Amino acid sequence: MSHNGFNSWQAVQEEVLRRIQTHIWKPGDLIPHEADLSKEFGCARATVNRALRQLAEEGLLDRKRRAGTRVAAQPARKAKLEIPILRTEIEEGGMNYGYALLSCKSKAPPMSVKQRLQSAAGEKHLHVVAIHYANSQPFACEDRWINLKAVPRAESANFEEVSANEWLVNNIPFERGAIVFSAQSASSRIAKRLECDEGAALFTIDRKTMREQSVLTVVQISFAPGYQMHAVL
Amino acid sequence: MSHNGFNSWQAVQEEVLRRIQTHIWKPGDLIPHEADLSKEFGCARATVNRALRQLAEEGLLDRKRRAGTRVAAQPARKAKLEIPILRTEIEEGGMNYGYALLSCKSKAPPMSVKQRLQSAAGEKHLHVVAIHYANSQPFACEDRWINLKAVPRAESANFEEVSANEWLVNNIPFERGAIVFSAQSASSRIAKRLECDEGAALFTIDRKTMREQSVLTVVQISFAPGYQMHAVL
DNA sequence: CAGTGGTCTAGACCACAAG
DNA sequence: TTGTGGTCTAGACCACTGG
Repeated sequence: MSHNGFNSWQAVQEEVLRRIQTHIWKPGDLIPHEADLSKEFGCARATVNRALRQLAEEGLLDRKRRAGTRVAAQPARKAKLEIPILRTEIEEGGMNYGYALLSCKSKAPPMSVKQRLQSAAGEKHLHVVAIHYANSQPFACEDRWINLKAVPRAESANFEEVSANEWLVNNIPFERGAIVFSAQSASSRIAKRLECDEGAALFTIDRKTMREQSVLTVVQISFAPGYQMHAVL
Repeated sequence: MSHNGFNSWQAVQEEVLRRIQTHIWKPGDLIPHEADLSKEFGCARATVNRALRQLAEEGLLDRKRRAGTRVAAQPARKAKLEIPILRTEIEEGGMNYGYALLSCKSKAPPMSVKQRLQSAAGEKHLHVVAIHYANSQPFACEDRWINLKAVPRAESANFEEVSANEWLVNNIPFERGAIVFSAQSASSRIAKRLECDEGAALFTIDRKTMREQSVLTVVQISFAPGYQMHAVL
C-alpha cells in the first residue's frame, strides 16, 4: 500500500479530490486520519496536512480537532476576485486610460455616509469625485470620502494628477475592508457624469477601508453600462 | 537577535506585515532571504516560508526562485467571495424560502448559449427556468441550460421539488468554473417573473461550470432589485 | 553555474473539543 | 481524558532562473 507515488502534496490532493468526486468519500463522510493517509500514501503527515488544509480552505473539507476531517456536505463555492486599480484594469484591457477630477473639497459628509464613516458630529472629511476614462469614454465614476483624521497626508495630496484610488493604494498600507456589489439605476447626476441614459443599470462597488477601529475611506464606484466583473472558482 | 518570540508563522507574518506597512520595506524592495529571516526571528525556515507564502498568495509579496522576494509594487486587492446556494442564502437571512419551477424542457439551445455550451449542432440540452422566493417575494430568477451528455442523470431529476441550483451542487462533484457579474436592465419577461418594473437595474450572475473539457451547465441568475453581494478583503 | 524559493521528512509537542 | 488536527524543527534535496 505504500510507495504509491503520492509523494507530493499536489498528488495527494488530486487523489483526495478524486475520491470525493467519485463518491468513494461522500458528502458528510468522515475520512481517514492524517496519520493513516500518510501511511497509505507513503509520505509524511505534513504532506497530507498541506493537501487537506488547502482543500479545507477551499471549502471542500471540514476539519476539526479531535472530530476529524469530513467531506463538506454543501461545499460553499468560493470565488477569488482580484480588485485592480482602475488604471491597471483599463490598461490591461489594451485601452488608453484617462482621468478627470471633478471635485475635491473638505466638508462635512451627509448623514448617510457619516454613518458609514463612523464620524462624529462636525468632523470634516475630504470628498473626492472623479471620472476614469477608457479610450476617452467614461468607464467609471468614483465618489469617495476620506477620513482626514485617519489619513492626514491626504489633505496635501494632489488628486489632479493621481486618482485617489491609486494614491490610497500606494500610500495607505492595507488593512481590512468590506465590499458590497450591487446594481443601481443611474441617477441623473451620475448619468451625466458617465454620459449614459438616466436609469441605466450600473454595476456598482461600495467599499469601506479600515485600519484598527477607524474608517479610512468609503468609496462608491459606478461603472458605465455594460461593465462586467470576472471571477474564477 | 535570536529568540525574539517570532516562533509562530502568524507572528512572523505580522512582523513582516508591520515592516511593509511602516515602509521599512517599501514597495518593490527586495527583502532578506528566508534563511536570513529565520535566523533573525529565531525560527525554522519552514516557519518563515509559511508566513511569506501566504502573503504572496494574498498578493502582498512577489516571490521568484533565484530572484528572491519583493514587496509587491501594486498589491492587487484580492477579495474572497462565497457563492452560497440560493436557499441557504435566503434562510440564513432569516427569511422563508420558496421555489417555483416555471419550465423544464429538453431542446436545442439558441445560438448565444450554444456557443457558451460549446455544443455541437442539433444537440439537445435541458432548459430549466425557476424562481426563488424569500418570504413569498421573488428573490431571484434562475435560467439554466444543462448539458445532458455531460450530466445524463439530470434528465431523470425532478426539478419541481429541488432546484437545479441545489441538485447540481449535491450531485456534481467539484468542478471548475467561471463567473461573470454585471448589472442588467430587466427585460419585460424577467420583470414579469421578478414582479418588478421593466428596466429596473438587476444584479446578475452568469456562471459556466465545467469538468475537464466539457461544459456541464451555464446559468444566468437575475436578482430582484436591491440585491447586494458582500465580500471581505 | 549557483542562489533562491519550494517541498519533503521524521519526529515532536501543543491546542482543542468530543466523550 | 484522549484522539485529532495544527504547527514547529532541523535537515535535506529539488526546481527554477538569473547572471
